[in-house]
Amino acid sequence: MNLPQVVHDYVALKQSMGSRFRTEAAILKAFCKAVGDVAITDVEPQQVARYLAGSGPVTRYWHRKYEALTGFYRFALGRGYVALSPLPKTVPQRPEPFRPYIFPEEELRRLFKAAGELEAPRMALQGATLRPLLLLLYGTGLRISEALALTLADVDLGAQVLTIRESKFYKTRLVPIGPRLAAVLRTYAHDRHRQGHANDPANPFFVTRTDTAVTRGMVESAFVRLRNSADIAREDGARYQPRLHDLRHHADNRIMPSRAAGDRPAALWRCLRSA
DNA sequence: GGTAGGCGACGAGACGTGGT
DNA sequence: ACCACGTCTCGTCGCCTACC
Repeated sequence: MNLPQVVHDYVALKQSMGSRFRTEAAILKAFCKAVGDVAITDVEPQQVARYLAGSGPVTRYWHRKYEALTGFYRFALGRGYVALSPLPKTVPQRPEPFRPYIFPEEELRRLFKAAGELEAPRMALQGATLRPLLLLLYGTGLRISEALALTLADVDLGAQVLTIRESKFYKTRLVPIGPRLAAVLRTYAHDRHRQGHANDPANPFFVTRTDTAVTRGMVESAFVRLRNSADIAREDGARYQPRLHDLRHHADNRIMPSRAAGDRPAALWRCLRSA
């Protein structure tokens, strides 16, 4: 039995049991690519160690790969495809948790200002959409995928509640928003209606100028442009420049990251007043 | 309470495509 | 040629849960 075939069977089994298993499937595919189309019995411990080591320092990804391979070899051992696991016996300690970037108030002010001014005829995503979207991310701590998945029906501006459906861990939750963020979203909803965008409750809340759903790619590339035009950069040697996802974390919610709901009052509205 | 296993979502970059 | 955007891949983060 060759390695890719066993991987295929394992992934199919896990997915048939209800796991999405997307990342694991990708890791196992990369493992196959690194080792080659060989018999599973021919995979050497050194090849596994090389794949796990990758390039660069040990990050959480080392463990991610190790966990994916552990499950895979448990399957292979159980089915009798191999007699021994080639995985290393010693596992490095988990590295320090990643530290998100906390945007200083002044940078937030520049960021939201730049967002409102973003206008390029060839860009599907308009500044008038991007600004309320970023304010929503910052104000509620939503994930970008959650914000983009919001439909008109999910945004209840009267009750000031958002319905986040089937997000991480297949859960649906309600997110209250404060009156000021609600006002921002109400203005956007009003403009959206005035511009003649489709108003079916199942339509996305955030739309492009051509009435299509805003994608993650559009927001991320726009965010990079904003970051550059607002002159925001990390110079502390961190692996990443400030990320879209960092808007979820800020000084007001260091104690309970990603759990604060509503208006994230102080910094946000100070920024809004001055932007 | 701390740690590790498990897994969904996100970040970033490469690359291809289509419009201007 | 250039730009916006979609897709793919590798790498990473964060949360839940089980176990010690």
